[in-house]
Amino acid sequence: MGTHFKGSKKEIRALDTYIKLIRASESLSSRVHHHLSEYGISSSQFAVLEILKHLGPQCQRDLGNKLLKTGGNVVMIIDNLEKNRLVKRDREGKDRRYVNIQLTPKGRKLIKEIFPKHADGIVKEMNILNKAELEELGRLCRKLGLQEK
Amino acid sequence: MGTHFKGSKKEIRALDTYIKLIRASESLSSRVHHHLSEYGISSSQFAVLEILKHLGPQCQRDLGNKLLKTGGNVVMIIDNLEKNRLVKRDREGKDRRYVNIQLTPKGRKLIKEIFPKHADGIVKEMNILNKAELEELGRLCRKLGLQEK
DNA sequence: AAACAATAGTTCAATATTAAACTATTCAAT
DNA sequence: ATTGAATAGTTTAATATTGAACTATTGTTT
Repeated sequence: MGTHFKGSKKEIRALDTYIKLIRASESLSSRVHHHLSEYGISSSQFAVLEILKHLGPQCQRDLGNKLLKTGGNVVMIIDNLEKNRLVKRDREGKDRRYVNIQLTPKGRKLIKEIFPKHADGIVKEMNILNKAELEELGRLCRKLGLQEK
Repeated sequence: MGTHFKGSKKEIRALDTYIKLIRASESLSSRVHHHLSEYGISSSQFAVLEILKHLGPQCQRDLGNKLLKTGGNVVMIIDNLEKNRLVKRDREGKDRRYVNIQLTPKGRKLIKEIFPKHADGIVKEMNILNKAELEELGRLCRKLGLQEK
């Protein structure tokens, strides 16, 4: 691998580690999400179902923040989930700007079925690393991810 | 944060670390690529220019392998780069199935201008971690990324 | 040489993704 | 109360992304 970048050792180390991080994340994520196609949902749709299952109904802004996705994107994802009757939009709060998104029974059933297999897949992938390694990886990732521009 | 998953400590640790890895990678990548919009190119287009600069002309299959992207996607990226005259397609080898992609002078000039700033951005982000941490992160990522399904 | 398999690239349909312009609603300030 | 700012969501245009069907070219088998 390597970066083919002509710079100081410090620069090369930073670039090299960056590439390893991005590629590990991408290939891991693609392996972990591969099984979703059997269920006819995308990984973004799965992510929404997972949030709704574990954190309860949410407005689209909150979903977007948790997914790190833009508002327009969330609209599209919810549109497609709604087409399949996996979630339901509801604009009935005091503040009528908010749209509350909640699982339908069909959506709840689906995520309940998929999630354990999904979690198993992640656990199998991650347990290539031992306890100390996982904890250290988590710490380093948090340090990198928390920076604000 | 946390996974809100009801499982054993080992499972929770695996899922928690997985999420931290994915999110660190996504937010890092989005910060690092943000400046590209000034130059009117996308991060995928940038990735192609970078490969061509550092590794020389490539066929689309090789580009796809390096980018971890599908063939159809590479076609689209090259189409858009070609529209802006940043790369050139060339089908003149012995084996006429292959299309050779190479930088135009305009493309070479652009990537030469952008790359140092891009590298600086990555170095600044990554150097929140010290030398030992970077090396350990690289090692852990390689271990995770190398698994084949 | 003809038939078939494999490979590189293209096209297509569906979904994702962003940024920017836009609508509707609520909040804040005078 | 009216005006203006802020907020939530929608729409649109452009690019990305995948998987599957497809074309063109090359390699293999008999």
